[in-house]
Amino acid sequence: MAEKPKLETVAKKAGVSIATASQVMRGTGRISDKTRTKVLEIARILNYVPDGRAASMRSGESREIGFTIHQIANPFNAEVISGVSDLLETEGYLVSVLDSQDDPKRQRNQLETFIRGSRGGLLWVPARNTPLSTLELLRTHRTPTVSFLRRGDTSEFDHVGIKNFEATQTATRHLLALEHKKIAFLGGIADVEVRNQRIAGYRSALEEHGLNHPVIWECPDNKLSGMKAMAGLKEAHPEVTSVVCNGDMIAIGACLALVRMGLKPGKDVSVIGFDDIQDAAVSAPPLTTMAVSPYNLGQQLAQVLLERIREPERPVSSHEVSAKLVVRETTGIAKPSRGKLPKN
Amino acid sequence: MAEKPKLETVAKKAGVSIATASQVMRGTGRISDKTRTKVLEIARILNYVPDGRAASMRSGESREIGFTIHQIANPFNAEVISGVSDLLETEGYLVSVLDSQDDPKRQRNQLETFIRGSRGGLLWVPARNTPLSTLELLRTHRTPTVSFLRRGDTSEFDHVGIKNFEATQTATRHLLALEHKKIAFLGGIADVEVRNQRIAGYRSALEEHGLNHPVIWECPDNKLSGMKAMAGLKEAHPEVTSVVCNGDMIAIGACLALVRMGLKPGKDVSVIGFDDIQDAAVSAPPLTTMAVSPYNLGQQLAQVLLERIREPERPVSSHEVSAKLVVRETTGIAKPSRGKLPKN
DNA sequence: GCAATCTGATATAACGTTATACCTGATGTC
DNA sequence: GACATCAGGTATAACGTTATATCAGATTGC
Repeated sequence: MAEKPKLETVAKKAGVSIATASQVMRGTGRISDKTRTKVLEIARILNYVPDGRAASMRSGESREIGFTIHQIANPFNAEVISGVSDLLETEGYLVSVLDSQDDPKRQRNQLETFIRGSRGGLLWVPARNTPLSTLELLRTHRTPTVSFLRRGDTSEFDHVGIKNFEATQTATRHLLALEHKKIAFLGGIADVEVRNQRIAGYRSALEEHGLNHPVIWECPDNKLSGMKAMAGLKEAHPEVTSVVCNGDMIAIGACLALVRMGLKPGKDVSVIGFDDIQDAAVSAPPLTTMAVSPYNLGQQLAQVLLERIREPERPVSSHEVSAKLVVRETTGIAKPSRGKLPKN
Repeated sequence: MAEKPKLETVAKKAGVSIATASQVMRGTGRISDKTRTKVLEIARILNYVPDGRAASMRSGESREIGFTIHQIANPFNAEVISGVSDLLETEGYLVSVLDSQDDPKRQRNQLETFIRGSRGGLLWVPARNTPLSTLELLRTHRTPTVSFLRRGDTSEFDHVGIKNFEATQTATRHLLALEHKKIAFLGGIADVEVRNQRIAGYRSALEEHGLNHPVIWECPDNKLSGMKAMAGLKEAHPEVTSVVCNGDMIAIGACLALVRMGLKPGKDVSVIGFDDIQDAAVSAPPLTTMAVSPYNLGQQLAQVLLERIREPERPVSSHEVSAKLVVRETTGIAKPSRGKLPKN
């Protein structure tokens, strides 16, 4: 029935000026208790909600945060999003999440929308092959921005990420300690910096043991792709006895594929994941993985953004968290090298 | 370096009035090719992005859509979100997704933020126990709104949902046809209308066969909970030979639990899921389920919202899609009723 | 008793767009 | 050549807030 109420409606009904009503709503200025309660009462009855566009335009502030990420439908990212949202919501902010599907065009579009709406802060996982013009865009509009996981070819933003090199080095060393000689790296797509760092860590551990023939296999980050990739990898490289994966989804998929081939993960072939998503522990068999605690990572990301918002001129900061090896049941001592060939 | 550019900056640099620059940006009015290209060129160089707050305030339009959902980190919902976003993005809209975690307070907060920002449209899965005041809020602000999955105790909004009663009826009949007599319903939390409808369908099929002792077991919608719940259910009701689940995640968890108990899904105990998420087909064993194609459902949801936006006065519509039984390997003929008891 | 102070409230100019109405000079019509 | 038409462009008032300055009375100080 009623038209959408504005401050003027409230003020008129309460018999005060718009200015007074505004002060009451924001809790500023000197207002008598009597008028205050009166105005609040009216506002409540009318379901008054201030127009954030007008407020933000005038005050230059916004409590909406934008977050573009490459894939929402991914348990690791989903947990990160929870961490980010929970922390920022308790601070009175609200996070809207967009899925760029790792497409730089789409991401550009989303960032422009955020800028158009003048969000109070931006979080992003730079899409693969993000062009310089997108960085330029962000630079021009100087919204507090923190990059996550990937730096996107620049160091001008605050950053929260993972010590990728160290992590895959640790993972690979774990397999080497179990006497594996033929270790493959499975997962990720070319040109993503995270993957390159991880491959470098993997290579470096191999080289420590004089192994100079890395086997590297691409694969998108989901279970089904992991299954297919593992099947392909095992066919092309039957000698491989263990696999360092670029993510738990891939690792879980890989284990499923091994089972289908009649091979036992952790006995015939060792598999190590990355992330430690919730499913990792309840997978069959439970997955050995490099744990990074996505929820906490999200909280840290949110924290860095808050600090940037509160102190815009502080020097750029960068935080890289370590992954921790969690040994479960998919890694085990290597079989003698004349191990079985895959059979269908 | 440069300040955030506004239309005035662009206009000044191009030597035209603000009005002209605005027309060019929006492609309206009569503008010569010469000035048009000139203005566009300047805008590009300056990285000009119009301020959506100002634009939307003046024009009364917004191409941002808000979507509150009870759980982002859920494959079914994630696929729905993809469907929604893909369709709306091709129509020039942008969808920001918020996770209410099924908490009505949180959802209220999120809806208020959407209203504050005057989104062009709203999608929501009413949180469990959503109070009337929230409906009132939505009503007052008359943003085009479509409810999804749950109606939230009202029929004043357009709605897209699932034929829940029919689906679980079909699922239960499938198990009955396989000669199961002890069929349990597993999953969901009390007070959610979707679950009640599904339980009703399940009951109705049982009653067709004169079975009047339903076994109903609560459980949140994730794999780990599904595991635990299945274990508890089997302990409390060892006679149960088959389970209709309230979601695939639960069903997959239930299968894992069965395997751990030494029981074979589809042979010792039949399990039927709901949703047909991508994992259902690659689970071990592949899951029999009631398929609803979340991606398409999302697209349909988006479509209904678009129609409402374009024609605000059209009568309220309601769409309920059917779920389709997909038989894979977790359902099979019932074992003779003196089947094994669970053993640890 | 008059200035100084304080309390509670208000008028008003922004914020950056867009829609409307209007203007100017050139071209066309008969 | 007088008038209508049109192309191309501009001035200006909104949109709903908030920040700043200001105001009218009441109270205080001495």
